[in-house]
Amino acid sequence: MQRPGKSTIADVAAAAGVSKATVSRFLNHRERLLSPDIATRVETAIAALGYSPSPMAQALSRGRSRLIGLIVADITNPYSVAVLRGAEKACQDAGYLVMLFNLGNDVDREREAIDALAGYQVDGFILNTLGRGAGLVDADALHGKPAVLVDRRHAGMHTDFVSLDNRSAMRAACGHLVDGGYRELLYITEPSKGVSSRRERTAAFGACMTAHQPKVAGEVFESVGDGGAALDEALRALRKRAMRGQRTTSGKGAAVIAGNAVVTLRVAQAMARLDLQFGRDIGFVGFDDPDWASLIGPGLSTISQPTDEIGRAAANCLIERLKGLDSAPRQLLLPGELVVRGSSLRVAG
Amino acid sequence: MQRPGKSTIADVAAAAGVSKATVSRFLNHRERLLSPDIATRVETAIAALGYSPSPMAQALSRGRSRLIGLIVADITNPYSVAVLRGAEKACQDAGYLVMLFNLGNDVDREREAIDALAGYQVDGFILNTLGRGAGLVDADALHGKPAVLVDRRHAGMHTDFVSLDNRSAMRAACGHLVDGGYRELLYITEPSKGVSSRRERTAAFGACMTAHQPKVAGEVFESVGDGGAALDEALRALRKRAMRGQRTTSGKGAAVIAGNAVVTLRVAQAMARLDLQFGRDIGFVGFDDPDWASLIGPGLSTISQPTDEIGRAAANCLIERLKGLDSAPRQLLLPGELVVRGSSLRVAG
DNA sequence: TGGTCGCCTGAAACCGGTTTCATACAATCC
DNA sequence: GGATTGTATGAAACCGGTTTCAGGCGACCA
Repeated sequence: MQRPGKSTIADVAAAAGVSKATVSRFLNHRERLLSPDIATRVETAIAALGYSPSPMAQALSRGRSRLIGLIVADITNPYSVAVLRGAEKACQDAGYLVMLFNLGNDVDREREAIDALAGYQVDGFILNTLGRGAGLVDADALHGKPAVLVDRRHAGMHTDFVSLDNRSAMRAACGHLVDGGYRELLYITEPSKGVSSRRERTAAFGACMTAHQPKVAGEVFESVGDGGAALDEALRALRKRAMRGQRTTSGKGAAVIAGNAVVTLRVAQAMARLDLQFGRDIGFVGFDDPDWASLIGPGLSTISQPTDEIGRAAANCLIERLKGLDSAPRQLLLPGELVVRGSSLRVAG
Repeated sequence: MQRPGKSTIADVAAAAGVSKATVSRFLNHRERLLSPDIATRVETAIAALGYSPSPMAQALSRGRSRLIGLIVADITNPYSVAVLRGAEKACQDAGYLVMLFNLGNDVDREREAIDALAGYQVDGFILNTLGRGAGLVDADALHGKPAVLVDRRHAGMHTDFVSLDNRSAMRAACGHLVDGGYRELLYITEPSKGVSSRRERTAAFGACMTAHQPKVAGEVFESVGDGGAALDEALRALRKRAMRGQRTTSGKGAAVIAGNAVVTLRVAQAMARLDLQFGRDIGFVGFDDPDWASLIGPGLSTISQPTDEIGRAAANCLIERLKGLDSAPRQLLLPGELVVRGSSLRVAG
């Protein structure tokens, strides 16, 4: 038994005393079109040589590769990894292999990434990218191959799109906090410039605040990477607003909603710096449910995203397209789950 | 200007009025062997058509692909991701693309992964796998391609190997705790069966304990996924041992060393269940430095691994081999860094 | 000025498959 | 029994490149 990949279709053909075409037919159309005698001979030869066809050569001649290109804005983002994992699983189940390209948050490499993957004849793309900057991808940069967008839409690309249902999730978060008696809410997000999911969450937050007016007041803070000084200030201001005219520790009840896990981390650091405690001093709900959320203070309440399903759904969308589905672009908005922990249970008030 | 990948070398040849061979020569040997006149014509044609060669076709005819296969035991492990990131960066710098295969902790898929990647003509492998189970990889499963092992050695594979210097790191952890007055140490690890890095750390812990005898007592606990009951019991027993014949809260000073970030998480959960506090009740140092380490209790002391450099070093090792380096297998042990936080600063004693 | 030598270029084979086209042979029809 | 249909197979072209091989042409030498 040789190592796989060593022997070629020509070897098999020679061993079986047939032509390459016959071997190819045996592999592709399996039983049809072959006399039993020949089929057995080919089968035997294949087994004897431990032959398996070269995906590269197949890709070259067929024009498709059973390869799916997955482009990720930042592989260090646990969200991306979780989605990647789901997508990969679905791809493998369907017999596809995933080629990963990580942009490392470098906006300008988006086009480069697509070209590189297209060069390897990937059959389609799963994109979780920034969607802005010099490398902005327009529909026809994709070399005519189908694509699915995850979490972030691109202006001017009408392809399938899979993401968390941001509106409902934000409503759940706000509703939970308001029900808990919190009246001064602060939504903290990374700069939403150009990132659709951030814009949507911010907009949804605004809508919720409008709905709860005038009982509840809301504010938005775009966190910046300045070491946290601005964030500290924002939190202090939040408390001050909440205390106005109140006597209890938490006043009208101040609470923060964090736009993703990175923000959650920054907020937790700021809280530690300011010597404030979650739940007691400031209520908290964060998007994303990292595994350490239960360990911070009294436990952080979160909106858990169905990342695995998002990835799986994205992959399946794409695979359906590869099978020829030609409907209008679809949108899959998957529901998040509110995980209640100590940080949003109001102690005083 | 066409979309890249659309036009072929034949198109360029026709446009420039030369043969395919000439175009190929222009691309590969660049300036040499070509008359200036022809070179300009080819260059112009390439620019005009927006031509770029198909990596697939190149891989097929050359036998090498500028593709590196990266196999990871479990992509949800942040350590793997961090290494992956470093490796990917180095590969991209050297003009290689990374094809990722995630085993999802399924031991038996290791062989499958290698065959799949080999089918796409990857030039070499970076392996961070389990190294056991049915898919156990022996040297010649690699189809003669070079490989680098990361973090985990495989018995019977003598290839380059890159990892944390586990012995020194463990010495640093133990030394730090002993200096801090801790006398009862418990090393908690995931089952070390078959995973070399875990075995090495356990062995190093044993050696440290021997070195500090009889002043310090050490114990090893292999954490199991039973929901934490056994772990809770182990921590209780640790405290009891430390209290024996002492009056202070922490007795002789009990401390835990966690073998990796997963264990750190489990220990933190157990501490919360038992209502114990890091630093005050039990000292703590953990391998791996997740970004939430500073947020748990008084901050968790850790051994930070140079994951980025490990990945980069692994990739560079491999790339050197691809360039023809043919020395004996090398070992790169990179130093960890002890990050001291509140969990290992003894309050009482 | 004729014979080497060397440089540049094109034709063709090759990488490992798929697919079209043509053919040989058996079976069916008139 | 000869023409027609159908089926099973092989030869060859093709996918998009690289590389070998051979030849054309100018320069150098005698």
